[in-house]
Amino acid sequence: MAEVRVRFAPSPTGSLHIGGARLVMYNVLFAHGEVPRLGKRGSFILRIEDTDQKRLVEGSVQNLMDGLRWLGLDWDEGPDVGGPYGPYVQSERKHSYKEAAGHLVATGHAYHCFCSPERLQAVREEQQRQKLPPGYDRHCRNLSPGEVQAKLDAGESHVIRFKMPLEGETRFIDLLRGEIVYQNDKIDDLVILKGDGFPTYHLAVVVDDHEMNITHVTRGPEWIPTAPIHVQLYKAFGWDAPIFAHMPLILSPTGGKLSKRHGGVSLNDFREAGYLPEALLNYFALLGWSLDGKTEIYSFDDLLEHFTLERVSSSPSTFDRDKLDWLNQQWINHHLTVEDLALRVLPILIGAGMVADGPVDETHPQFAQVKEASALLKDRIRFLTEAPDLMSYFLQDELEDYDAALLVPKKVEPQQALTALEAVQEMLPELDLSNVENTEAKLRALADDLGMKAGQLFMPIRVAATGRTQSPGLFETLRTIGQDRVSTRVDAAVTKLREYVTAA
RNA sequence: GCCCCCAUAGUCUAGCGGCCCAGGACGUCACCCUUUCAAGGUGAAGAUCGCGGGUUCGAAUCCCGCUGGGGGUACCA
Repeated sequence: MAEVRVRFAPSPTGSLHIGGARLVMYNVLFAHGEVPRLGKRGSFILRIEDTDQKRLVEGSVQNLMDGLRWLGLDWDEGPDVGGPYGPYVQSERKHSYKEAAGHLVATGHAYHCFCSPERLQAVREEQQRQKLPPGYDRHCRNLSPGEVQAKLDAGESHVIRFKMPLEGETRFIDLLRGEIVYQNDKIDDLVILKGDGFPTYHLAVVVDDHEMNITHVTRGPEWIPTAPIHVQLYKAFGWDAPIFAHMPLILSPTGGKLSKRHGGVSLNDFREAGYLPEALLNYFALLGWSLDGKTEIYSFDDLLEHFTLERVSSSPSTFDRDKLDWLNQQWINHHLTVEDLALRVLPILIGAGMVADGPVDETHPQFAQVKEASALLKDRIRFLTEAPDLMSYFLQDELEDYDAALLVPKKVEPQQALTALEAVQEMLPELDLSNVENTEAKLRALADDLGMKAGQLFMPIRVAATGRTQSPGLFETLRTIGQDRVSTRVDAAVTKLREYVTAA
């Protein structure tokens, strides 16, 4: 059975950008969805490209893997789970690159370059002054073997550069764009092995992708200009090149790459802001891909069933926070069970000190309470992080202080509101709040007796019970808050309103 | 500067030569539902398919040029 192998190869230089997360999703959907549907085996590999020792950020590999797992994106082979093609960290594969670079020198496809950074800098500045395309002037390309040996013997520091063909063209197929052609003479002799013995990206990807039997190379579009170099490297090694698929970029609303200025860009930011993995994946799918132009809501399973790489758009798309927010709300309001919502909100409530510390599952002592609150709030919560605020009057005995003026609805006199609330106070002991229908009937009748519109009576009660002018349905809210707390709160509200009326 | 990629409403997209004087969604506005806020329902505004040339009986769809946007141009990935 033919095997398709794809990989995500980030450099551990910080937190995972959502563009990277989307790329991983595309890879997983391809390897675990589209490929199996075609009757082939698909594998997704995670590889760490840590060849730039200067930019490494401690902890970013772990952070990256945590983030991907949180999204539900898993890999078949990788630094933590291992696999037949390990190691999956480039700094541990150094010998392969050195050997490969040496091989290219031996076969005349690469050469030692002894130019100093200062000389390169000077060359570049001169080119800019003359408005010439910047690039290496191939100074060391034609050094005689004797000269090279002498410099090596003298211990001069050096790098290895790839000998790009000086004429002809390089063609390759991009899965999303078709054939792309580059003129070879426009392409530089790039460094493939650095002075510190580490490979540059160009050598490392080619060697690793080949050694790991990668069949499809997916990556960001910023790699298109260097793809012909990679193709030439494959050729120089005598290897078959993989299929390239340069995925579209995510643009910021102001144009250009998505950056920190526009809220978050790292996966962690979204996680902390109360987004669901489901909503994020759904949004990633909608951004640059569509099944039919009509369907908006996709579960990950739906995507596994329908996603195809060929339908990914080749044009970049702008990140639209509003649409993501809408999707998040859609997922919470309509696609999560009450139980599930309660479970997801629980750790946030614990973190906010809204409920006691305890196990983050159904055995938490207040789980039933959280679940009840979740049931009522499910239709109006947009982000999980809103839970502590929206649920506080259900979960805490004490109400946060509120302005007495809120107890007086529009077009109602304070005295009238007070009279109404006092009537409610009096009726409360006879009311069975657990019976929602009955509560509603009684309170509506009371409004009639008082000569008020139902809404005019309900608002003071709502504010008295919750301290807010917004809440879920009043009668369910009262039932969930419970008889005793409602009584206490109405008492407090009556006192508060009396003071307010007197003062006025 | 040079090289490359991209181009349908503010945004994401459907469309692969006639079904499109362009469909869906977000956002916006209005109305309905309604005890508040959401959710939900209905509807409206919003695109001379970036511009100009071709090809064709016929083009958003194919070709060329231009313009605009983006990317690359490192001993970073």
